[in-house]
Amino acid sequence: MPELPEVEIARRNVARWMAGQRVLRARAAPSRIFRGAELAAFESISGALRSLERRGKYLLFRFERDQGLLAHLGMTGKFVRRPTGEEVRFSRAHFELSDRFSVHLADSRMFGRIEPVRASALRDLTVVRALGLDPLADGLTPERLARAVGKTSLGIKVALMDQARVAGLGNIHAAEALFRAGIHPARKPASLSPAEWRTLSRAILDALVFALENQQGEEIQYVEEVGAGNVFHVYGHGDEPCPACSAPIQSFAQGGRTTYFCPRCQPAGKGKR
DNA sequence: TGACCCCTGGCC
DNA sequence: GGCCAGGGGTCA
Repeated sequence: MPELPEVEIARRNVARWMAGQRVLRARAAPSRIFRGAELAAFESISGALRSLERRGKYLLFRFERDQGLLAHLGMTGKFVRRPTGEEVRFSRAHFELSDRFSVHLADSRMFGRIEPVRASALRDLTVVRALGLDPLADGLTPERLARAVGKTSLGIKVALMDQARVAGLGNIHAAEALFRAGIHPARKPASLSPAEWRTLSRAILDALVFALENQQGEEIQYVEEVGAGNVFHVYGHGDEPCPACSAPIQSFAQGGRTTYFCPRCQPAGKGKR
């Protein structure tokens, strides 16, 4: 589900929902979302949210008294706000706020993650330190992008999805950015010209901003939930005409995931794979 | 690098 | 009933 833009929207929504409120109670049911962490540590959280930071696809909650939380939405996680007491499907954990609303983390597949951590230690967590360049939080330039992706024999799309290289891109937006840049997903990073790095850098930002602008609203909507409302150019559009040239969009398996691309707009290039 | 796993829901 | 799913992690 969520990639950088969706997590960023979640961050903005949750920050707005919790602004000026106090957490009266934190409650959770045991689930693998906690990855073995003590439920009591989560349920002891109270007071005001001081800051909510996004790094890649992770959210870093910092509360009063050095209380903190590392959260990841996995594939199907989302934060929702409901009147306190209202039943929320797939809710795994929630905060009851002083305005009588509650903020829930709902996640059907439970690939998400919540881990209570001292606020001051959040940035030192191994998983956070391991994150690569965040295109929005760190700023993206062609030089930084090329350096972050580095020398690898991985295809460019697989490399872009490696969170240790570039943090926040997933299957959808990596494919969308490469389409915008006219670069075949299986190209080797070493084969990209300086002009292509410039185009790709711009395309990543454009794809992320486009997604951000299409995710305004109280709750995130994932592409499988909107059906015909899929606003992406190639993702999920196999066999449909390319919006730029009308050639049929193709797909293939790459790094264990389905990659969509336009064979005409994104030629493999001779000797470049 | 690939295969498989973790889970559940929704669509064909 | 089978297949697919935008996450990450582990294993050989």
